[in-house]
Amino acid sequence: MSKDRERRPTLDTVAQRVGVSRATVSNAYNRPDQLSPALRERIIATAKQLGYAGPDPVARSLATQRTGSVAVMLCDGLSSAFSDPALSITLDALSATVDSGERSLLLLPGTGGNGPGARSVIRAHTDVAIAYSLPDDAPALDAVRERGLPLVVVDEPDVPDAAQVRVDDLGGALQAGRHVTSLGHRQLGIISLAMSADGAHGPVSPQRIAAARFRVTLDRLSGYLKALAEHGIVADAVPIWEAPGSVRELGREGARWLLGREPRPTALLCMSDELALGAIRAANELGMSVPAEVSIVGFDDTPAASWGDLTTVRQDLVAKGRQAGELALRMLNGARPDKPVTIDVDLVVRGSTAAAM
Amino acid sequence: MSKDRERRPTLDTVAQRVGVSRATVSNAYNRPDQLSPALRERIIATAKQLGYAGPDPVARSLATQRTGSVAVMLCDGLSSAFSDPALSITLDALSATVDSGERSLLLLPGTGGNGPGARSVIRAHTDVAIAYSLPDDAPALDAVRERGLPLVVVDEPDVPDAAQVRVDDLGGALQAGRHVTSLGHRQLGIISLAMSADGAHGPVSPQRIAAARFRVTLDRLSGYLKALAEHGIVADAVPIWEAPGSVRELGREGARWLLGREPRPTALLCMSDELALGAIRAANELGMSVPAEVSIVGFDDTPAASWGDLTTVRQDLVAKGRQAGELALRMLNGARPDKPVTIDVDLVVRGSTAAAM
DNA sequence: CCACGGTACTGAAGCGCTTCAGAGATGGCT
DNA sequence: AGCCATCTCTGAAGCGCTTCAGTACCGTGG
Repeated sequence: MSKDRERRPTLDTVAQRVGVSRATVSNAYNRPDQLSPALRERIIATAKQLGYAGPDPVARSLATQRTGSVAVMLCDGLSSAFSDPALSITLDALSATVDSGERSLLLLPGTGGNGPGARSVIRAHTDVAIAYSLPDDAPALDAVRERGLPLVVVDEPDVPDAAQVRVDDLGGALQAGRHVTSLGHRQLGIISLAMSADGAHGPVSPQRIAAARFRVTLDRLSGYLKALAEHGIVADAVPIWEAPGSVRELGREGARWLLGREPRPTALLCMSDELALGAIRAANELGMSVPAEVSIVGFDDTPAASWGDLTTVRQDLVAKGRQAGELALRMLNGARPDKPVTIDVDLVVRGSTAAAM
Repeated sequence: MSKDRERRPTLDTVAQRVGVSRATVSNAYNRPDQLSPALRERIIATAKQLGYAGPDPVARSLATQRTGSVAVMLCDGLSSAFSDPALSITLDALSATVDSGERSLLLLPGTGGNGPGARSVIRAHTDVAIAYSLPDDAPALDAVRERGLPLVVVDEPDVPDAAQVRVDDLGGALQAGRHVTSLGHRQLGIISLAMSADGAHGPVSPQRIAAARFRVTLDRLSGYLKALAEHGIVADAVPIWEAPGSVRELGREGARWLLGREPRPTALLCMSDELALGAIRAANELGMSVPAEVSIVGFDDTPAASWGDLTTVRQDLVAKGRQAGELALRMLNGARPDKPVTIDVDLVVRGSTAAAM
């Protein structure tokens, strides 16, 4: 009696009570077409009366061999993750896509820029994993492979056997670079995202670039430099500041350094909108007006960019999230990974850039 | 043969290969003290060689009756959720607290301000649910009860049998209100968060307040009005604009309306920092300088507030998330819900408020 | 030499569900 | 009347794991 009190009802409880087999009760929930509506109704009613909330999700998953959830592995903790609006938007689109089925998002935040630990991945109840911009030696990636989970990679790194969504970072950066050169700027500065996951910040040396582990950063950098090269500006002449995260404060810091140099740059290329907005603040604090004295370009086109009237490279974040979601669903149904999907970018010119004086 | 190829190895596979019982292999993973180190090593080695990644999480959960994850139910989709930095920070602290065990976060985003659907909750692999600021008739709450899951409520609503974390919203708003009245302001305007989950925005009528379903909103409102009442300002004389989300654009819209009224308010009390930052923008666009011509106060003290030099009410978001996490862990271990935990608030005076002219 | 307490390992009973081959019953069609 | 198709429902075999009572063995102290 006390045992019955403690224990939650199961399929069997309901089956016995109604006087049918357990299979029939299961069908009542999962295959309504397999039994008469009357019986089904009786079963549901009895279940309700017994306080049975439906088949236990875990047991059901064990039997069906699918959990109905999608794990998203992030590089960093949630806070730094979501302070980047680009991620919020992407993740939202991803969740909307994936949720429309019957699935939920399992969030596996990372630590120290290296992604989630292998342990969390090994233990995760999930059918498929999505890696969002992880460093290429993230332990989570090994764990995914070990478990034999289908994998979708967003942005980076390159993983064989994984579906990929990426953005035309090089093309976008190229457009940004050409935009400022076409405005006549010849003294440039670059505020870069992280080269490696070590949290370092400061001026970037060629060695550091050579050792870089984030494709996105490198592609954007190449794009910028390529545009500049078209006007004979050599890479060595372009000061680069590395910011270990897409956060305003870090952009501000970088801009302070760049704008304090001689010759002073007349345009700053920033690898994210948040960095760019920080840079604008720094410029203003130095008494420089944007865009009259210094032009600033961002990357991503987050809502804050339009709010801040920032010229930037728009990437379709919603499409990115949606694609990642769709790929995940497809992988989950056993599809083989196809060619990487590439999201287009285009330049959005706003009020933070103007012709060089 | 082809069957062996397809099928992933299980505990049995490893057990047979090593020539021990399944129980022993299980012990090798879960209770290393139950077998000799030598054997354990041999088992692990064989497992590795076989490509066995460790006990299947779902099966293990079925046997142990715990999933190792914590479901967080949000009011809205991820994008609007995370555009509110306050939530990001809270969630980060929550995840850090909860993750330190071996658990992960299952995110159940809502739709249309009503929280996640009952279906997602019923199907979620989770041991405990955390409701983050849901309307009191959210279907998810019923689902949680039906399943008999332990519940932690953050902010609202009041649910019997649930552990609660709340913020001293009334006290915080009171401080904000007293701050502006003590500066001599007598013409006030309020930009409110949602009263109901219907997405309505615009001036707020007394009837709408009477029908409101969000405690947080009401408490903050009461706090403001109480402070004003101390100086004889009656509620009817205070225009209120309702913004259905904590988003700058909505704050801007509200401020445009409030600042266009006669008599024009000399101070605006905003229920979130994002709203307040939008209000500052609106004031500037109307050619009014902040704080010289209009004082503006926020709520939350997000990083953007300090970036924007905004006077605001600080709530300890990290503590909030941590508390929620700890309560969840405690509930999970069978603890009975205790008295609600209340997070303190205090006023942070910055540059967006000044004495009335 | 025996009882005793460890240590190292095993057998079997679950955990709660899905699913598939089939058993009856029913009705339509020829 | 006979046959087949259809509709309902059931029995039983899993899904992969944990756990607990218990067996076998070994060294120890009396």
